[in-house]
Amino acid sequence: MVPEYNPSKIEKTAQEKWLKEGRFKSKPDNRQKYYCLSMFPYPSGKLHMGHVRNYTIGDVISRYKRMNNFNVFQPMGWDAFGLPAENAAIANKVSPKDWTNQNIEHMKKQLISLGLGYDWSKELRTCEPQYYKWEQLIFKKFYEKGLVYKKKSIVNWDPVDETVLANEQVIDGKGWRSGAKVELKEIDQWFIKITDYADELLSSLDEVDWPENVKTMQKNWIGKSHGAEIKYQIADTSKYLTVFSTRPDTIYGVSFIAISPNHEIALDLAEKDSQVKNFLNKCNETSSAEAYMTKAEKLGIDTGMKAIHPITKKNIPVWIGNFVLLDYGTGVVMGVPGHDQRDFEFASKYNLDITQVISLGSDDALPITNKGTLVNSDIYNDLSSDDASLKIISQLKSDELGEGLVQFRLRDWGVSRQRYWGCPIPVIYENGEAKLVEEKDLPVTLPDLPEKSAPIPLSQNKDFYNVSEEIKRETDTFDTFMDSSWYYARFTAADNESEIFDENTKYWLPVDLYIGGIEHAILHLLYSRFFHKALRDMGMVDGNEPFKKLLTQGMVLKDGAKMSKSKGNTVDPQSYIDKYGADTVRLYMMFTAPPEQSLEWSESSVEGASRFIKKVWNLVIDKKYISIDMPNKFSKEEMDLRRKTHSTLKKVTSDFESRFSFNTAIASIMELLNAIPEDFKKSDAADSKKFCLNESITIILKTLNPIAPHISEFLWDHFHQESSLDSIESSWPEVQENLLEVSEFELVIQINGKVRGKVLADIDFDQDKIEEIAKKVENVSSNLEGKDIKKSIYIKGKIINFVV
RNA sequence: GGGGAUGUGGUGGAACUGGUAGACACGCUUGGCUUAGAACCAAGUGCCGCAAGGCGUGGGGGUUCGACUCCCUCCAUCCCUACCA
Repeated sequence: MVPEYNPSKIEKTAQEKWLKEGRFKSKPDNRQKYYCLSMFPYPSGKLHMGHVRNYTIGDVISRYKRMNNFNVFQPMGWDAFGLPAENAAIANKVSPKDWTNQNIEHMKKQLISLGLGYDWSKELRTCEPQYYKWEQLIFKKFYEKGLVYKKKSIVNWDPVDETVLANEQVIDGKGWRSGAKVELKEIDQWFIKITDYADELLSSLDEVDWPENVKTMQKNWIGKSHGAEIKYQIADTSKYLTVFSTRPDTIYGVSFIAISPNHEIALDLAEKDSQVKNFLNKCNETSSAEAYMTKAEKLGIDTGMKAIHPITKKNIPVWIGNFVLLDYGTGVVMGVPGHDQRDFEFASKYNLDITQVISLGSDDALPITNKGTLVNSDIYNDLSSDDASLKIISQLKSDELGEGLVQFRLRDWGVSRQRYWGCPIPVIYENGEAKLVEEKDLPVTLPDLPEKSAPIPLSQNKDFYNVSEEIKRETDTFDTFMDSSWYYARFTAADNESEIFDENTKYWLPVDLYIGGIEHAILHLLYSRFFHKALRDMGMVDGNEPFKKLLTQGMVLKDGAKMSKSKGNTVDPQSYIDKYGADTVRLYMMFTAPPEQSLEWSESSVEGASRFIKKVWNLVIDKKYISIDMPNKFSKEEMDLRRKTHSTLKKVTSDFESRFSFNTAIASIMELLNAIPEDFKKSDAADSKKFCLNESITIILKTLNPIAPHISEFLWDHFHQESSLDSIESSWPEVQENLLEVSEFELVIQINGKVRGKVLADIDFDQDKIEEIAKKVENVSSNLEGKDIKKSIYIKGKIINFVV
């Protein structure tokens, strides 16, 4: 009687064994190191499909590397501060801390039940003082290095709840809980000068092995542009409006100046003019999210002020425009409706002049946003855009009305949050003057909440902020991106309580492979890269970049949309683990789509993965390995199987090694399994057949081990029970190249690019011989009859094409 | 609005370097096994057509002996857009 496949039993046994023997604990040794990191999760309650996919990819690669004799470090931790814990606290009257820790305990069990090989001795939680103590220290060092400052900045303000809202909490311009119209409000906040590193963040992208699309997104985000700062004098005053423009060549086409509603001048004007005031109020009824602002209808109001064009000296109107961002450039733009889409729409709406100053030579329908040749530009006519820009900048410079300038789109990083569940910013105010908390007084610990209390912001917690009559604490907490910007480095010394980093940090960094969702392609990765560079400059880590190679996995979709609670289209992985076992879920995840692509969840495909696992089980479970000497001769059938076995191994190895293409690797293992003839599996099969079968079983189990580690290790041990072979993960098998050579191939015969026939041909035949046998093929000869062959193209070992 | 992707059978996907489009799987159809079902096994399955044959990789155009692959253009969907993580 063949024992039935019982995944829950063999998986649990294997997982307990791995934990007990500490199989995934890593320490430096003389092998080549491989630090494989998957983005740590926010502990939202239970694992979702995106986590399962992400962590399976990381584990498959880690196990593969381990079989290839790498010293692998694969840690896991928790991005434990954040908004959802506060929401849960309000909804369920549990403290954010308890809620978070309970979630972590549950999710950790789930990770273990998926068979993920983490070094749990380095686990970390960002909400614990032993983690954020070091974050506060880093902030202090940033401050001492001049990378930290305070300035006013705009937030979403809910006037009913009297709280700051995240962009996510603003729905259609209204607060999600109160439903009140959200207002923009300026408050004092801490900023980190990431822009000091803008140039290096851009240039050192060349040093990393990252997907081109991610590099492009980062480049565009940083947005280095060459342009000019141009000063427009305000008529009848001695004041100037300074604009930044990337297109000084279009300066003769300026027909208005637009300033941000939050610009000083606009605010001053509102004091005197009620119409302007009303307009500004209207502009402030919006979300601060860029996507929201720029999609909103373009609105403007004429201030009545005039600005003097720096070259033509004509008066041009000054408007306030809701599309002008205060934080980008100078908060003032010059409107060139002929050559900018947005300005064109604005000018059309408010009947402002539209002048063409750039020509492409033909089809001059405005707006023309490309560069071209100047027209209507006085002495600059007929120059190219680039030449004209240089000359115009030099004229402005000699008139002291402007200069050439490099501008970045990247803005400094606002790290203040007015929330409870975050890392306290380690600052005290002594008689109003900000000072960083002394190192010996760190950490500044987040106070616990009273039993069953809703989150109380630190600004309402007198015991916390009131140190003495003169000394008050900062009550903002850090953006949670701070927490996740350096955890990759802390993992290497996570159990070291006396130092932030140690000699292990030097050994393990940089991360050799970082795996995570494509949605983090810009912000998280940019902040981490900045942190690494700043830490490097303080002598705390080595190297310029934290993540050598990056693998961005696609989203897990259901019905074409990202799985999310808010959309109500989530699928709980746990039920599938319970029903089919972790190996099946892992196999399904790897088989259904290549890692970079989005994965559309399909209920029924899981069945297929399960079926394959059972087939492997049924193949091996009733057999025991018997040592057989290699036979002198093999039959054709035996040779075919050996060739298939080794070509599969070659395919799987290259799929793992060069392109992380697990779906095709699995497909070829399935092919191999299907290719084993029935009579090879019989207990009374000839020794030569058993030899070939041994070889196939070995390759199937070994190549499957990174993907489905429980069943393959179980079957391996079971198969070798009576022999004394090494453990399954001791090595990755080697391809026997000599078995792959073939003397014959199937020649495809085309006429004018259409397939007309196929015939077996010798690989060594020359083109004449190939043509000769190709013309003899029935369907080919009939199709060639009465036609002139103009040309024939032969691609060796593949195809011949007759052009008639 | 800006930036980045994706688009191939009924479905997920394969075709890696311009060389047989649809590997591998799901689903479906037929048959076997079974009292019946599940499971399992075997065969078939891009579309139109009785067939010969023709058509076919989001739409349109181009380069090439040959295009899913390269170029131009249009369309649709998804992700990010600085306070979700």
